[in-house]
Amino acid sequence: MGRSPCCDKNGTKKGPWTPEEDHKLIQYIQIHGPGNWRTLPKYAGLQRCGKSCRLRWTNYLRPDIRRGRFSFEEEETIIQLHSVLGNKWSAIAAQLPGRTDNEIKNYWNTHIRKRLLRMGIDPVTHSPRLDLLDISSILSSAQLNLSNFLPLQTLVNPELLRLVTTLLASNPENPELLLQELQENQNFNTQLQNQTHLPEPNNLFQTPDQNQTHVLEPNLFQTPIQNQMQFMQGMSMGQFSCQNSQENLTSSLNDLSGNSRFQPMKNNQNFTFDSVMSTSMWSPTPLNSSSTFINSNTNTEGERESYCSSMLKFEIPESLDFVNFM
DNA sequence: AACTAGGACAACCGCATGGGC
DNA sequence: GGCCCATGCGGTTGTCCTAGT
Repeated sequence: MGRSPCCDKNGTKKGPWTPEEDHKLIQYIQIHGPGNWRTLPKYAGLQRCGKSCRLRWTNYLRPDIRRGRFSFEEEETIIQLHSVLGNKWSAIAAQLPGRTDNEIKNYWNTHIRKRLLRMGIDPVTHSPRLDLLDISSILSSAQLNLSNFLPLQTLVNPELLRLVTTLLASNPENPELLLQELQENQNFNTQLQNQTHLPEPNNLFQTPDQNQTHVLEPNLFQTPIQNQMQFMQGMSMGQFSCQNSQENLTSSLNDLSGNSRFQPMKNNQNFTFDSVMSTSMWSPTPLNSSSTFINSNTNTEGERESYCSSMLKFEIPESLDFVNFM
């Protein structure tokens, strides 16, 4: 025996809801509660199936729904969560009070996804699409100054950085040869696509003081998509130049080894995934104190696109259990 | 002014899941 | 354990609106 349809197809109305229907549904639920969705339409005097009523209520009429444009913080949260959870819209929505899974899904498909594609980032894998990246134009137009790579030390794929530095060390005067070798590296793209989403836990918490929680520089804990957004923008802006490459590389590495990357943080509690998300531990703050934080309500698509590529900082308590987190 | 293309979002469809019997 | 049902979920479609021609 086949499964019965969720509602009687005959006589049920489909399509956009009218204000009168909305009013009936709201009034009924305010008095009786949703109860059984299947029987609700009959008692509420609606020519709709229960499923349609439930969707209308949960996605549109519910009083706690937050309508209007997504804030920058919400958008950042969506991107971060999507990099971890994928298309688990309900799970993502659970971390965004007042937003529905349907709304988030629509926003992702119509705004975020397209923007990522424009920036050369695969919205599914959150990895850069090197097939769309014109490396030759970047290298030929840019001057390569490796000191500018310093902030990218852990921000880009380590394999990429290793490859570039190795090639530059052997060919510092000949970017064209570098380009050629880059293009000949058949494994590079595959390695990048296989990039894991978080650094190895052992590397995450190698701090000078294991008794403290820490504010980490963003490159350590940016999600891949943020790393790659930043990298792609740097590349597209010709940010990397090629002068005194070896000296700058040497001094950069010296700087790197001598710098403490951590600052103490005040609170020191146990965290779960939920608590981290619900307390906005992942919400971005500008790395540079002189940075201008974009107003959540007034920023434009362009500003968002630009800001998504800027430095971000995440406060990660060392007590966060990344095994459970994942 | 009329038409068209594309964007944005609401709504639908079908499958999955979990609980009760 | 199997069936039925209600609900949840994610992908897809439909509709409306607006900008461009």
